[in-house]
Amino acid sequence: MGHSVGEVARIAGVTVRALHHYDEIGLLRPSARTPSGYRSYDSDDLERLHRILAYRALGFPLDDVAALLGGDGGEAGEGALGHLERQHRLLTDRIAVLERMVRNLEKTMDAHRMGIRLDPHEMFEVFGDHDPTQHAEEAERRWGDTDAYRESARRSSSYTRADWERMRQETEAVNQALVSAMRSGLPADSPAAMAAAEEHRAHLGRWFYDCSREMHVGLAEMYLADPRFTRSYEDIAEGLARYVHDAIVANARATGAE
Amino acid sequence: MGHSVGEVARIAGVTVRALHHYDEIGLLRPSARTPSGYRSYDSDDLERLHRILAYRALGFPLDDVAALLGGDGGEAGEGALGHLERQHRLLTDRIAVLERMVRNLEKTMDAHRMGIRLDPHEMFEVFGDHDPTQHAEEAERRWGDTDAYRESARRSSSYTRADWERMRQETEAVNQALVSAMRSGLPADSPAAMAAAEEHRAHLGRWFYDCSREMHVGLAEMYLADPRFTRSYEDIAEGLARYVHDAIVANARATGAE
DNA sequence: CTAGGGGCTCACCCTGCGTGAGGGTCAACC
DNA sequence: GGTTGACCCTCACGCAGGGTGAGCCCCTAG
Repeated sequence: MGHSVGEVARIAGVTVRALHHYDEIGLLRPSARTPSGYRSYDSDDLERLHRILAYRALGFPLDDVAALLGGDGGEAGEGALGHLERQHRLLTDRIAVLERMVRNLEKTMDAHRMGIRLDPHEMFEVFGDHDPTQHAEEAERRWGDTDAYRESARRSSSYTRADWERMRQETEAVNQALVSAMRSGLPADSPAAMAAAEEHRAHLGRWFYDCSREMHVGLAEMYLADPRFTRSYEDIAEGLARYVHDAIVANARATGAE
Repeated sequence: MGHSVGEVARIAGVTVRALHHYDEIGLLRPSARTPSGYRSYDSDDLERLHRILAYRALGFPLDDVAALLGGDGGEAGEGALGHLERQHRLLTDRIAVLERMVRNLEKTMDAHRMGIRLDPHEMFEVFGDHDPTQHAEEAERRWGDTDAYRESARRSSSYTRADWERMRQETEAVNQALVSAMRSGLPADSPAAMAAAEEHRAHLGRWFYDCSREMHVGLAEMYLADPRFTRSYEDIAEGLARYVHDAIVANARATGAE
């Protein structure tokens, strides 16, 4: 009923060493050992391995794969279809990214054939900076396929470097307004702070996705809960993450109340 | 006229550390240093970096990128269009692979919804085993876009595991014929050896691409020249690579002569 | 003349395995 | 019952491609 490492390796097209490794890090522990210590994989293990390889092929680090699959193969997972659908989304997203790269390449080739030299900054538009992808997959992991995420991805995918630059500057301005409100000692529910929060919401609307007050509050909570968001605010000024959160909440409450 | 590391990093969307690394390994040495030792990148350097990132994004190891770009940015390269076209091919190939994965996933999902459980072996058909891609990119690097390569890629892309298995067995049979001819002490231009060589050619024709005698000889030379091919034959039996080569050549000569 | 925002060179850390070394296990054949 | 060969086991080091300091120089602005 159980397969040995070598068999599994042959079936799945991975090396024995990889299977040892997955066992070591707890990603895939064979459900049994023979009396002599040989690993013995049953068909549930094979299914889990299949998923592992699928996510791995999509470029996920093994830690994340472990998180996605849930602890030790038992129950914590989310059903086969869930995984299949997620993988499907990730794949089609990735195809879309590559297709954008192809189009960009074709544009570049045309330009080149016309003898037009590209300005060095333009060159880096899409190619190379594949961080967007990575970020997209991060986002996917956290936010699943919400409408907001999809809209944001769709919109931002067509931004050029110049757009990003303008966006960045606008972001900075928005943040500055919040910082100066905080530095001036104004409470988070002061009109100035709330105005800045509202400006923040509008900014999101302009660049990424239409952000209702409710969603805005959700986002604010994430600013406190997710260390990466928290850090990016705390790096600007200490206490800013909390302040932004409070200002957003106050603003949502005020506009909701009247 | 020159950009500093930090500037280049910002423009290209990579970290300063990565640029240091590329300098260290000789992949991208800035064309100059300031008197105080600062790296200074000119626009040729930026262009090279752009290509590096393009290939890196396609998953090439940095060593290979270096080989593709030729020594130290000078002259050895192959012109901008060449790179653009190669990247274009690689991208579209990769898209094709991903699309196959998507189709496979959809099939799996359908099967699952119908309540059909997949046999564990079937599961691993495409997903996970992304070696084919890797091999394809290897092949691409060596053989460029010959017709034979494209045909082979096109055909083999539709093979299932069962096909691969049958193919493998056939390969083994062909090899066995060659080995036993060699072991029996028959010279490489004996009828038996030549027949085995001809069988080898037919085998390629059945599974991969139509292989003329001329191409067959070219392939034979590669069996001696490329250590990976050589090894795979030498692993079967010592001297086999040479023997196969000679048999193929003899066979080509004989059929060509009469 | 001093603070800060770079830049420089070590140098160690991390992931995802590859690749032995040194040694048990198991089925088969003698 | 002994040997052989294919597998299996557990260390344990190595490698790519950087991340992340540490400790120190440089350079411009106030």
